Amino acid sequence: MRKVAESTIRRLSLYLRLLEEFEAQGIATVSSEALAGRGGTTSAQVRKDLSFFGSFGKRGLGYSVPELVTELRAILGLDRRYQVALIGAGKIGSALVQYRGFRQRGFDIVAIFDVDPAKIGREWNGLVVQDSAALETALAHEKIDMAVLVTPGEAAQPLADRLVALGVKAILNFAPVQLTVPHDVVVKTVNLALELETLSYELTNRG
Amino acid sequence: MRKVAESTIRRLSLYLRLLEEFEAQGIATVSSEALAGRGGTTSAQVRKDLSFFGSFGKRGLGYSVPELVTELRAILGLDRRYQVALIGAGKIGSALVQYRGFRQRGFDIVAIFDVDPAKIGREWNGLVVQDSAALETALAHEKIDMAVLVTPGEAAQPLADRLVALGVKAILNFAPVQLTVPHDVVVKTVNLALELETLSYELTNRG
DNA sequence: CTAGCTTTGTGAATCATTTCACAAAGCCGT
DNA sequence: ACGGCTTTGTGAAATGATTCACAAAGCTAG
Ligand SMILES: NC(=O)c1ccc[n+]([C@@H]2O[C@H](COP(=O)([O-])OP(=O)(O)OC[C@H]3O[C@@H](n4cnc5c(N)ncnc54)[C@H](O)[C@@H]3O)[C@@H](O)[C@H]2O)c1
Ligand SMILES: NC(=O)c1ccc[n+]([C@@H]2O[C@H](COP(=O)([O-])OP(=O)(O)OC[C@H]3O[C@@H](n4cnc5c(N)ncnc54)[C@H](O)[C@@H]3O)[C@@H](O)[C@H]2O)c1
Repeated sequence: MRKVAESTIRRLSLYLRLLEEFEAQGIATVSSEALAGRGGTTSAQVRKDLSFFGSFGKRGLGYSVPELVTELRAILGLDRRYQVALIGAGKIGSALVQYRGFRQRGFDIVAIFDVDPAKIGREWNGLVVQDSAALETALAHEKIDMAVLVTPGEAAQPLADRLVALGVKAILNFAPVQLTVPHDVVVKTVNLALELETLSYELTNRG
Repeated sequence: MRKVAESTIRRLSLYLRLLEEFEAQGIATVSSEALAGRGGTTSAQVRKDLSFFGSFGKRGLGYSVPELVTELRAILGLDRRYQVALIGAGKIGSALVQYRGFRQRGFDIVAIFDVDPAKIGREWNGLVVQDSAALETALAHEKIDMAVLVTPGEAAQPLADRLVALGVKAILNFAPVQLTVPHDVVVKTVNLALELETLSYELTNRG
């Protein structure tokens, strides 16, 4: 099951959200057409995306909503929970810690770190902010699946190196830097300034 | 100059950030190889990306850092400032308003709106939070280039419709919904849960 | 049980993006 | 001023993603 495009995975994630809405509304089956309409693609795209992983529909009828939800959760690895460490108790970190959406979808923030003495020891959402100097000892006996990096740019790469050394295999990075990691570690960078800049480009070149 | 891939634009934005770092370090010229190395691509990709917009380098030498910075700013539409309205004075909104990076790159938040009476009238970073019911009157005489939507999902589409009616042509959306807008309006959605889910997929299918 | 209708699953075709590879240009040292 | 070295700019080739189009499958009504 190698080599599925990232764009496909992102759409599967989108379909899952739509399916969960349908499920909440008690809708039992859905066609690729209906999924596509709400998701901003075409029905052929939906079917092709799913076909990489199996055939989940019934011809003439469509897809069973609860069944497809289960399948997509399994494909995306969302049929388990993840232990997440947050590094950087700043403004963005604060918003993330308080956001319930993550826990709802299986991501539990279980540790928070910062260097700022004014922040270390404070309680955030039931967790004590720990000294990031003690990252290694604090995470020695806690299994961390993912780390979220929300520190200033210059701190991000050194922290990424330490997280990798600790065995963390997935990092979500908000610092506006390109992280270098071994190829068995996966990094996703969310670069908000870059998003604004693509808007800016579109505004000046279309519009 | 139609039809440049979005992936190209995103890389240009990345190159610009790297070039600004080089500029701060007093580096005068840079090769496509050097830009690629730090930006996670190949030198051929860098040259191809730039070639869509002109030829900015000197063969045998590379690119003048300050010159290319100027060119990229012009291409991306960053040689001007943008007036941005923030809709939703919540947790993410708070982080965005306090973030200096946006102002530094030419994006000025000039108005903030919310529905919550507890938030309306409060001062945020020198701006008074306004009632979003009065969006139309408040923005009647203020030219808004972009809106940032940081409300709950269910409020996002109605607000997008009102912003579009007000002539806003670019929206950065943080709500986990797919917005529908006329095709002369450009929307970028930042879906953090989706980023975590692509990490989750990679973890379960590689690693 | 059959005819008609609907919708899937998927090769083949199209369209888009990236990589290759090399001639053309410019610099530097002699 | 020339030869050697470096690096750009860009068609052509390769790779990757999306769209097309249709046979196969299943459901429903009669
Ligand atoms: N706030 C925003 O809206 C926004 C938008 C786009 C990008 N970003 C990026 O996100 C990152 C965080 O932004 P923020 O606004 O939350 O910044 P912030 O300054 O509020 O928070 C950063 C936190 O990281 C901590 N820190 C610094 N070095 C550390 C280390 N070595 N180990 C652990 N913690 C450390 C600081 O003490 C601080 O608490 C930055 O890279 C910023 O560029 C933020
Ligand atoms: N906080 C996070 O880390 C995070 C992460 C991912 C996604 N999001 C998404 O970002 C959005 C905002 O998240 P948040 O954590 O800041 O939520 P929040 O609840 O803290 O803030 C939302 C704000 O929007 C306001 N609001 C509601 N309806 C409005 C309307 N019609 N007009 C104007 N304002 C209105 C609310 O009063 C509130 O102040 C949500 O859609 C959320 O799903 C947040």
